[in-house]
Amino acid sequence: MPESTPSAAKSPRVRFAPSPTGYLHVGGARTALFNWLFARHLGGTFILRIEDTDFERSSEEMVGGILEGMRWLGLDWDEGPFFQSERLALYKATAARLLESGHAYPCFCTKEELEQRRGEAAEAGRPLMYDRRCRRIPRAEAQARMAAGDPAALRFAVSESGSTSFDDAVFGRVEIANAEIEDFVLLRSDGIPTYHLSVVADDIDMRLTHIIRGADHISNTPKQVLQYRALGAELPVFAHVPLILGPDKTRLSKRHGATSVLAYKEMGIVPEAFRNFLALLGWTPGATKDANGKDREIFSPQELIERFTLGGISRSNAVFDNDKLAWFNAEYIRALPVDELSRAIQPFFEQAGLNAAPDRLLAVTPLIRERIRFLRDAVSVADFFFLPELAPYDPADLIPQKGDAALALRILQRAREVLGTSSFDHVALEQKLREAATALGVKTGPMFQPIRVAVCGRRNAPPLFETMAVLGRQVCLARIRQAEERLQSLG
RNA sequence: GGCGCUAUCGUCUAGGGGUUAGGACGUGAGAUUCUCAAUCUUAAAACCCGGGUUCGAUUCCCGGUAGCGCUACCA
Repeated sequence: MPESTPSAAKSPRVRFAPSPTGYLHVGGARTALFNWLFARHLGGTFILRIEDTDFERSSEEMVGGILEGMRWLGLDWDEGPFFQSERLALYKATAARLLESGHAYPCFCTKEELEQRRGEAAEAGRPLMYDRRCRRIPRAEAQARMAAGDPAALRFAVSESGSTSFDDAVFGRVEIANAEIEDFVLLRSDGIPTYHLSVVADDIDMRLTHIIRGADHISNTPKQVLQYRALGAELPVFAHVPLILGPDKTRLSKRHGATSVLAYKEMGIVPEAFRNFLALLGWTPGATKDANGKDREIFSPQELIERFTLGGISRSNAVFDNDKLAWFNAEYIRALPVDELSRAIQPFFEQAGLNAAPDRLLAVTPLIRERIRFLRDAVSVADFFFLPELAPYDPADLIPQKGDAALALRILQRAREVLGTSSFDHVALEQKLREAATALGVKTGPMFQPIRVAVCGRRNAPPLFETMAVLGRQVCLARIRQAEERLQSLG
């Protein structure tokens, strides 16, 4: 199949070519990941190329964001980043070759004229393709007009008969009648190349062997094939990747929520988890059963590289499932060594304005690691460890189910006595408090609940005894005393 | 509108001419438990429709439908 063409036998060269007209979004990130995985799998070269020929919409800021996103994801590139804005000479030379060989011609139609004609065509009949009128201008006349400084764009002269096809590594053979292909613009009248020209010129110049990109490019691939032929260049293998959709099955966009890769970083997604999730969105390693005969979902970066093939890419679009991403992330968080996880969540506390001393955070981490899906969640789960003063809570929460304020008060008083004397490790605390429960004739559930709320300021919290051990005697006693006061104020 | 592509549980997918159509996320129930989580068990949940080929189609072919993409002097 396509993967075994002559060029593929050489060390493959692939690229990710984002346009800096926006941030690095998840679709782009997945395309980048597939290219990277493919290159790493085969020991090939992964190139980063910034397609910034749309000067109006491109910005340096976006370039920075894209690079940051790539680095965060751990997608290191071997060559580049190259900027198309710095390679204009190549495109002009390529355009000149096409003009000379008769594969391209100047077009003097203005943008306004074209728009008007398109509008008329839409209203009246059918084809809103360029009518090729400038193609009929005699060569001498065209040259004269160009010499006179008449602004002209350069268009590719597409054959009016026959068809153009290519073998896509994921979609198979794609064929389209040439009559359906417009005489597309190669060079704008200001001399800046369009995407159609610059991709081909660069892909040839950079000796790319495989073009792995979004399926939204499948329709204009024939335009590129035509240019490869006209330029006498060998065709790379095309592999189009289906699109990522939002929950409403339309193309993923801002209105679906976070689409910027960096937004996921800020949420506290672990890069490896994100990669694992993205890799499985539109690609499968095939059936890979684990020891229990179930298909595996978790793959280390190395396993992903080992298993990646273009053949595993699916043909249908995929909906981005935030819940599944959260699950992947939780899995990776739980697999992280405590010290690493501790360091990973540290910045989120800082960002929240909490002073989380590293050693204390390290002690807290094992207590919360099974309770967070995103790193950022650590703050809301564990803030009470670092708050000098507990945030206000409803004193009614101190009262256990099927109990009253008097009971809660008794429990808290008894707990305070125990905590005053017990050694402060979680084993001892648990033992002493259980004994106290027995002495009071209260079950452990109702017994521990008031203490939990008093100490943590909330009903749901990490395991009580470990938590108290980390908090320390002083803090626990003070918070319990405070809780008693609140209960009394309740009346 | 034209052209192209696609179609298995709600979602991501495995599979493939004869299967109890498998797994994962999510959802429901239960177990465990100091709460919440985590964990374990378990349940519900799918082959878009119509023809054809065939002894037999979810699988192969054709058509329809739907969705998506392209239809710029954007990329």
